[in-house]
Amino acid sequence: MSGYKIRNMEEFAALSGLSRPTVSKYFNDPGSVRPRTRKRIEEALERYDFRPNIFAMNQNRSLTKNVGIVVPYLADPFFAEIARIIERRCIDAGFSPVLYSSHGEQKLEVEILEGLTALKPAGVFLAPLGRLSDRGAIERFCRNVPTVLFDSNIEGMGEAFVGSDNFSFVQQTVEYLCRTGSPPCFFEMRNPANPNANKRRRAYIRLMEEAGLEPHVIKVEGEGWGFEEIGRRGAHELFASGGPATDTVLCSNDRLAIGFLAACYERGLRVGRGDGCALRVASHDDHPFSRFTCPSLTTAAHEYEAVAAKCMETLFSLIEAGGRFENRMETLIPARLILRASA
Amino acid sequence: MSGYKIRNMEEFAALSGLSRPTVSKYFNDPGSVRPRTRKRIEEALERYDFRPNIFAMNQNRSLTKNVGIVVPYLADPFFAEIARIIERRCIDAGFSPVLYSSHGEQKLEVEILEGLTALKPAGVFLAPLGRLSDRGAIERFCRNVPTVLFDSNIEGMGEAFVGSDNFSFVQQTVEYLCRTGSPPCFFEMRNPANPNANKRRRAYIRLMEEAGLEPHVIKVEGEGWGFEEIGRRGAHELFASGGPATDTVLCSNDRLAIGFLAACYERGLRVGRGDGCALRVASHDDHPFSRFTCPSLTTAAHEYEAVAAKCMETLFSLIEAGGRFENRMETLIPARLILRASA
DNA sequence: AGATATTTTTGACGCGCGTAAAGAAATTTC
DNA sequence: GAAATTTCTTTACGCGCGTCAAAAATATCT
Repeated sequence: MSGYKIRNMEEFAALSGLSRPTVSKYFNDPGSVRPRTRKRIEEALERYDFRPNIFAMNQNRSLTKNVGIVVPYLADPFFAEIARIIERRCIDAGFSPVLYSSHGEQKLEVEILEGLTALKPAGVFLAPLGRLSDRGAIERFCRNVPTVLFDSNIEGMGEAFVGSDNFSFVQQTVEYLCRTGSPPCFFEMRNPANPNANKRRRAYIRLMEEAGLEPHVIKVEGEGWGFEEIGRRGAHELFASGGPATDTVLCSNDRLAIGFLAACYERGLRVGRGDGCALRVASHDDHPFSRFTCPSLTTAAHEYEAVAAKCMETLFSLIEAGGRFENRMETLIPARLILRASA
Repeated sequence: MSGYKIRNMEEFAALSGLSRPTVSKYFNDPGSVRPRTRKRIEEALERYDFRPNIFAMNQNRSLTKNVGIVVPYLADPFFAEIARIIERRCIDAGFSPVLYSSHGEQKLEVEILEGLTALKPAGVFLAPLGRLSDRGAIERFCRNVPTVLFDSNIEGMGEAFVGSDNFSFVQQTVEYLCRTGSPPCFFEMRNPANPNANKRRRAYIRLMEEAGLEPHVIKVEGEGWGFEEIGRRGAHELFASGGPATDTVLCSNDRLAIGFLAACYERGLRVGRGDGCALRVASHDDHPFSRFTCPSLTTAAHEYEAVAAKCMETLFSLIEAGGRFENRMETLIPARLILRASA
């Protein structure tokens, strides 16, 4: 590679022995020029290492190759994981993904969406905060930018939603727990920000009632994103005031369960399904760390890859369709039960 | 806010009763126009909701307000956490942070740096892959973009490095462990990608020798970013072949320790410092989950906020200095020992 | 009030590229 | 080998804003 620095496409075109419009055409779609021309450009590219100016490119295009990925809280490994997979797939598909975290704050989510609009993205994957989201701001955003919601559904927002089928999650854990021992209580936060939590509680209650069993919902106090600590404290309070109604606890999500297990350990309560175990604990999400809890956590797993694949597929067809679907598309992906030691 | 959509700054300036250059001046520095003029612009801003076109703005500026944050693996909660704090501070300082994860791959790290160059960022925070990094590519990048390395130091690269003082980390854990029980073995990966691991091993050996004790380094096999699983498997192999030389194990980092603790639990080995405990385990990093392990993990903590603050401060002075320091600046921040139940 | 300093306006050019039209050149077709 | 087709070149304009110089307007000071 020559050390010479090229200033612009004009200069690069001259060095390739071609005209600028032809080179411009190549960069927009390498397949749109004659093979021999393409080869000449790519040879020059090897020699001179030129890249068209992104800002100038995007300025004159109504649509860019940018794709936004917005999650509510990136320090939550669940979102880090799903974002990682989606990001990877965007890159492989030739897009420029830009990753944002709302850090759990409404104001930041709104600002991110506003800033994202200015990037004229081809599309956006948005996992909204949920209860804390500014519905007006999200609606406004979705009108301007082709958006696929994921993880948390907000009725009517965006052209599509891809997420997990919460009913399937709870159905599998409840069915398994009832079949192999006493029916579970349900352990959750009192005011969950994430709408999935509500769906899971309702699924639990419905499934218990359908089985002729009495549902027990344990609600613990706590705000914010420190779920493990909320679960830990809640568990201690629960045990201090007599403990759960049965010896089986189903947590709304793995992060609460991680805290719950920590509290059990601190109290010397052995968790698991064998002899000498005081109680069973199961949960939902298959958090990346749930196989390293003590004991390892029985949980209903998200199909991370399947969710990511469906997200991509949905956004592509949305872009093809010009940014609008006739009917809002909802895809719910069922869970996969993972049996480990805790239940 | 009026529903009318403004096309460009020209139009917005006209609606504010001002000229475009004045408005342009305002957007570059709101304090550079007369207070009354500023008020007029901001009132118009309330009414019409105009934002200058990012692409056009950046095209004509030699330097943007973009700041890149590159971490080796965002699904690692340690990096998610440090990235979160840095990102937050960038936003508060009026910059536009863009977050990238190398996903543990050299090729991706190089591509990110190349793409980042095109964004003409005011500066970049780079936590390199370490051993897997393409040194040539990073060097080239650092020549073009004011870069502050963090977490992993690579000698001579970038204008500055901000990280944790590995010697201080190990010093504190070793001192504590030796003072309160038998001296520790050191548990680590055989081929760590991250240079901090090597510094920690050397610190351990040196500290043990200085104390007249024999160092024992246990090296476990494993590649990639699944540290917990590597630690878990390594621990099982260790116990299967006779166990550690002493009843105290110091892990190179918390993620290995999380796996180690999982293995101990699976083997029915009680960890902690009380009676009836088979061994003590300590570690380094204060991983966000280390307080929820069973037992909770005694560890040397990064001063996350201090590291982030120093990163910001360093980059600011680097930008002020025109992107070059006379001498490469290295800041090492000492650890804070956190005593929990595991040792 | 007049002189001086500061701020704003006017007008103009440039950034690097997208894109369109018309003609030239190369390629394919019969 | 000529006609039809495809591809490329030339020329030119536009995108939205940064930035500069000179002139005009406004504010500050004595």
